[in-house]
Amino acid sequence: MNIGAASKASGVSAKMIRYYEGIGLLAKAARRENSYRDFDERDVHDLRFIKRARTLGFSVEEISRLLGLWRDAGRPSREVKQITASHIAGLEVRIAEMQGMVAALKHLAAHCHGDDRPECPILEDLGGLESIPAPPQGSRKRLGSSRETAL
Amino acid sequence: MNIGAASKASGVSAKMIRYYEGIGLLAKAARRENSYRDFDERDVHDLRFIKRARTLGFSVEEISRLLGLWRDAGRPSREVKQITASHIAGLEVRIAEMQGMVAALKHLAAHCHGDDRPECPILEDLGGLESIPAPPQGSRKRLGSSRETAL
DNA sequence: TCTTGACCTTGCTACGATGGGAAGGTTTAG
DNA sequence: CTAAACCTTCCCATCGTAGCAAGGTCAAGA
Repeated sequence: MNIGAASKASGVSAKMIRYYEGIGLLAKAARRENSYRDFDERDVHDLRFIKRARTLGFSVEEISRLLGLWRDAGRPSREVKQITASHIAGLEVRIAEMQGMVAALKHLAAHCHGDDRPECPILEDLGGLESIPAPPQGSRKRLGSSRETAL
Repeated sequence: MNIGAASKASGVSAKMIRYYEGIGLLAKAARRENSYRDFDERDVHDLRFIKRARTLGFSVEEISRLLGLWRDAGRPSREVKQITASHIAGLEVRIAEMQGMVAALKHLAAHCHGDDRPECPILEDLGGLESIPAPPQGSRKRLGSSRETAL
């Protein structure tokens, strides 16, 4: 089985197959006299395993451990579950961070006209809020363009 | 103002200040006879702008456009809002992807004992489900360890 | 004054996972 | 016999961040 066939069979690009072999995630493939790599069903299985795990967001490092556990018929499921749990936790942290970003951005965008006018709370936020809360003379707290014209 | 002082004032590491200057996001800082960089308030402002925008997940490329708009007093807020909107959309896509991962992982983990026993639906999923739905002899559909012992 | 430590400078390296491309060998089909 | 479609290795780029090394500079204390 050529690398191209293995790629098609697993959904992993030939490029990545070589990469995974290079970093030791995948066993070194057999070679023919061509020096072409020769994959068997076992290799394809591992590639599919990797593919699926990547789809679920596991890092290569985590996949390496999971593959090791997979190959160990007697392993305790504890370790697998633990790896999965910390992976879930990491994902949830990142999700929360991004949700925080989205909330902040939506809040800012909700007050931005998005038309020809130059006032924009988004830029005011990015530009630093420290001078906004103390408007020198005007009465409006936000939406002022005094700082923009100052540049 | 030294790079160290500018770093403290903005929260951006000296390393990243040099990087931002190098890629043209930040204007080239003035130099003293030392060849030390010399930052003024305007530089610090830009650094804080960058810092805040990075915190909100904007890419350097987006920040470059936002900074340009910020400096243009008469810009229409439309463009800022549009950049923000597509950034939000990108974040939401990634959030949805990760939420999908979390859901799938939680589902798998919920059925994994996580103890000394080797059965583990997580590994079964990663190992490829195609052979599971057709169990050769047993009556249970999942949790079988026949495939593990086959390796 | 000399030394020491805290700065600053540039330049190179690495990360993680992926893709692109060059330059060259092989196989297969026409 | 030739052209296309493979394969091989090796190098480079991404993106944002951090580390280290080798060297220049400055400030403070003995």
